[in-house]
Amino acid sequence: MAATLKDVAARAGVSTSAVSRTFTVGASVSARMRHKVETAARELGYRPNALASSLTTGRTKLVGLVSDNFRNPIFLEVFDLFTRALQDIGLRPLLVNLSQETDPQHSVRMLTQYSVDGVVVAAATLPPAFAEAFRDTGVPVVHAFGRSVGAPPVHVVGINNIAGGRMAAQTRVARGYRRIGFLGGPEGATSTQDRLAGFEAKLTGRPGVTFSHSCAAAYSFDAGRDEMLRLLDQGPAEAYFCGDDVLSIGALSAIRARGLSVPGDIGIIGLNDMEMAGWQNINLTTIRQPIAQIVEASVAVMQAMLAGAETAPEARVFECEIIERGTLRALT
Amino acid sequence: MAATLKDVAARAGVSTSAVSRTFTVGASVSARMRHKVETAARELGYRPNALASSLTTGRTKLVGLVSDNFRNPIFLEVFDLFTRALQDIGLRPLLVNLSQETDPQHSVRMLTQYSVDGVVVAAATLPPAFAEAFRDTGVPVVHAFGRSVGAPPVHVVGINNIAGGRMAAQTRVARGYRRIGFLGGPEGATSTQDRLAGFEAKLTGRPGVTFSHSCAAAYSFDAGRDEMLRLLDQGPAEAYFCGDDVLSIGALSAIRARGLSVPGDIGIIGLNDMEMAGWQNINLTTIRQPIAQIVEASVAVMQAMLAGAETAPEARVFECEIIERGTLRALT
DNA sequence: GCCTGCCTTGCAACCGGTTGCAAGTGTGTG
DNA sequence: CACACACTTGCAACCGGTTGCAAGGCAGGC
Repeated sequence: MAATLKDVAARAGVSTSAVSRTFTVGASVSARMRHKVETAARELGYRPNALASSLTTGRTKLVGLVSDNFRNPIFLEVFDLFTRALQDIGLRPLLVNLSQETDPQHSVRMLTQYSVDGVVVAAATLPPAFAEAFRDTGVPVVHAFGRSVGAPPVHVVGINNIAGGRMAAQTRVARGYRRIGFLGGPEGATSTQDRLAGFEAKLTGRPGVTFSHSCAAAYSFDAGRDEMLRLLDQGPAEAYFCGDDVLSIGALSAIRARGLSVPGDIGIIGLNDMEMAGWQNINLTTIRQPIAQIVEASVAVMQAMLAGAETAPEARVFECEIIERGTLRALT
Repeated sequence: MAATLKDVAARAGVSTSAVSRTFTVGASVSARMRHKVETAARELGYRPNALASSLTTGRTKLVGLVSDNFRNPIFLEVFDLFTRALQDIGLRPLLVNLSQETDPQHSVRMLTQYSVDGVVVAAATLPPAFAEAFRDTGVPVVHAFGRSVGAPPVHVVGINNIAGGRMAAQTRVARGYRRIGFLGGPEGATSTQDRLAGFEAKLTGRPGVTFSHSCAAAYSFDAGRDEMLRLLDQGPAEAYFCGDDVLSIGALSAIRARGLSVPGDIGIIGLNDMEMAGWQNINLTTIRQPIAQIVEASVAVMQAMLAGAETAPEARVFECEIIERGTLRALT
C-alpha cells in the first residue's frame, strides 16, 4: 500500500540507490537527481521505512523508556518531559511498564527484540539489576533518578539523595523541632536508604534531638497514610521528613483525620515538588527535585552515547532546593 | 554482536529456514529439529529480531499510543493500564506526545515511519482530524475517551458524555440546588461540549432553576482555579459541575481561598474519579469514568482489528457512576 | 585534443528474517 | 514388498532499504 523505495525509483526513472541517497544526509547526489527523486517521492507520498533502514544501519532510533512507577503523578511530568525531549532529537520512546516485573531478563528480551538504540530508565525504586541487565546487552543506558554513587554501573542522572536528606534535616533543627521522624518509601529503594542516611547523619548527636524512622510499603498515598496512622497510634514525632510528596500527602491526610493540625501539631516536609504539592489545598513544604534538568541531562547523555562517546559511567548530580509552603512551621 | 538466525543455524548444523520455523508458532518442525535448534539458540542467547521479521510479515507489533494530555494525573492511570494491557498481548507501545502538536500530518509521519500495526489514541481533547489522519494511512485506529456519536470516523471507546452531563444535573436538582453552573474544559473539546449539552438539557425548563456555564482554558488545576475565581467575583452559582476532576480541585481551591465552604456555600461535582479524588484531603464528589473498562475494551477492539476484523467504526459506551464524597450536600 | 581526477550513478551484495516450492524422509496400506 | 501420502527440511527469492565498488560523465590543466 505505502510507496516503497522501488516505486519512487521506477517513477523517477533512476536506481534505488539514488533514491536512498537523496534521503540520507551527506550522501553524494546532484541537484538534478535530487529534484527528480523528490518530486517522484512527493507524488507518491513516499516515506522511508525507518525499520527497514535500521537493518543495515544498525540504528532504529528507538529508545526504551522504562519505568516501574505508574502511580506517582510526578512520573507523568517525567514522561511528558522525556517524550518531548526524545521526539525533539528524532528518537522514539518505546514505553515499558515494569510495575509488576521482577525478572530483568524478561524486560531485556522485550527491548532487545526491538533492537532499541538505547534505554532510559526512569525509576527511583527499580533494583539496579535491571539497569545492569540492559547495559550487559551492549546498549547505552542512562538511569534517571537513580542512585548517585561514585562509580555507578551505568550513567546516572539525579539528585544526591544523601544531601537531600541532610537538607531536610537542617530545616528541622533550625525550626526547633526536637522529636524528629523519617518516613521513607519501600525499604529496598536506594533513594529511601540514602535520604535516610543523610537525614539521620545530620541529626544524630544533636543534643536534645531524638530520631526515629520507618518505611511505608510504597511511594504512594495509601502507604503514606497507613504508615502515618500507625505512627500516630504509637506516639508520633513532632515533625516528619517523608521520602516523597505523595507519601507526604498521605501522611497529611492521616494526621488531619485524627484531628491534629499541620504544622501546629506535626510538621511535614516532602520531596519532589510535584505539581500538586503547590495546589493550595495541599500546600506542601517540600524539597524540589529539578526534574526538568534531570530529564534534559539524561537525554543529553543518551545522545552523546548514541553519537559514540565512550566514557566511563558517571553520576550527574543536581542540587535540590527547599520550597517553603504551609506544612512546616516558620523559622524561629 | 547479538546472535542472528544464521549463527544459530550454523551452530545447529541446519538451514536458516529451520531455525526461523522453530520460532514461528504453527510451523512444521519435528521434535528432534526443534530440540537441536533450541539448544543452539540457548547457547548463543539468540533472540529473534522483531523488526527484521516485520519486513516480511508486515507486522511490527508496534502500536502507537498517542495522547495530548500529559498533565492530568488521570492519564498516568490510563498509560499504566494501556501499557500493561498491550504488553500482555505481545504489543509494544510507541508513545507519542502530541501536547503542542497542531499538524496531524506530522504525527502521521512519525508513526508511519515506524510502520506501527495500529494506533491507540488516548485523548479527550485531541481534534478528531488526528484520529482520521491516522485512519487514512490504512492502519487500525481506536480512539479511547473519544466522542461517542452514532457513526464515528473511527472506533471509539468511552463514556456517553451527554449522559454524564445528565447524571450530574440530576444530582443537583435532587439536592435542592437552584442556581447551577457548568464549568467546562477547553471550549473546543467535544467532551466538554457534550457534557454541557447533557447537563443543560436536563436542567432547562425546571421551574426555579437558573443555569449558567463557562469554560476553563484547559483541563488543569490552574485553569479551574482561575475560572472559579472569576466566577466568584461576578457572583457564583450554588453548585457547579466541573468537566473534570483536576478542574474541580482547582475550583475547590479557589472557593476555599475566598473563605467560602464546600459544600456549605458552594457544591462541586467533578468527573473522572481519578485516584486523588478519593484522597481524604480532597474528598471530591465525582462521576466515575470506568477507565479500566475503557482501556480493556479499547485493547480488545485493537486486537480484533489486528486479527483482521473489518467492522464499521462503532462507538462503545460505558456507564458512569456517581461517587458520593464530601463536596456536594446530601440528598434533602 | 588528451589526460587526470573528482563527482555522480548504478550494480549487486547485504542487513535478519520469512515463506512458497520441491525434494527428501518416514510411515501406513494393499 | 511396492506404493501413496503426509510430514519435514533446504533452497532461493523476497521484504525495504543501504553501501562498497567500479564505471561513466564532466571540468580543468597541460
